[in-house]
Amino acid sequence: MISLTLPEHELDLEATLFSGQLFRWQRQDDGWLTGYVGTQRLCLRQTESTLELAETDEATVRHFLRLDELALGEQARRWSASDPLFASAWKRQPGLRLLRQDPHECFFSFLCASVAPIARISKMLQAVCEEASGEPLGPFPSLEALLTLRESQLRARGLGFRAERVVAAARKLAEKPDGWLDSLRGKPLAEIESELTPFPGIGRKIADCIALFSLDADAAVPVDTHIWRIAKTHYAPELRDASLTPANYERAASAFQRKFGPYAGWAQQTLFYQQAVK
DNA sequence: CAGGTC
DNA sequence: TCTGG
Repeated sequence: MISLTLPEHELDLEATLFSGQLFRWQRQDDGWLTGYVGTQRLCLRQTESTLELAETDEATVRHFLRLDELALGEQARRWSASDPLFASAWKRQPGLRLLRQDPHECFFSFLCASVAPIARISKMLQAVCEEASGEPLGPFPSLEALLTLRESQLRARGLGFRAERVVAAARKLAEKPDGWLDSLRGKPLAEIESELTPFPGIGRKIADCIALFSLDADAAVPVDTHIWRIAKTHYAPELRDASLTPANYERAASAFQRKFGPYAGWAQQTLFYQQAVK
């Protein structure tokens, strides 16, 4: 087993893994948290400022948790000084990081996430895994395995209108060259959005989720119903009586980006958590 | 009524 | 629009 010591408030593992960024991590009875990044299984546990790793190499964990890329505690201090709303959200829940997910799993996860609460998204993804690979809690199924799924099968497992989108998006993804999704990592956000939104079921909000949670687009602000309400109340009061049109989506996201800068997506996650998860 | 999309 | 928590 490996132990890492982290600066205070740099990571709250439990909150991070269950903040609605990803949906398939499991709490074990002995306090360990387990999940997959691609085909690799991770086994993590945090006690105060110590992060323990089992069955897992340190480099993989640092990459997944993005530990060497942003000193979150310092950044949060600056955001707190300039914004009371962030300050109170961070005080209630410090250490909420963004993760670097596998883009493939992230793509299908958020395709299933439209107008569904987190608990239901988890159930739907477990059903997708079971149908595609026979393992509800195993590594996320490959594209080849997902291509065997039928809409009727997924509807029977409770995906509702998302069933058709999952099947169609998998077919479209199969037309792209190998590694295409991974190749979007690090590209400009606008380019990622224009590559992803042509897929059935992926509008700008879901494209921004995939970009932020798996493709290193740290400035992305997925404007869902919660973030929209926060934007109207705190950062873009001129939108108070407006509805969430594409133009207003842009205005809301821009308001966050003006306030929080190139890591606006990280700030967004702490504010989202307070509003939607806790 | 829920982290939208077409 | 689907549907379950």
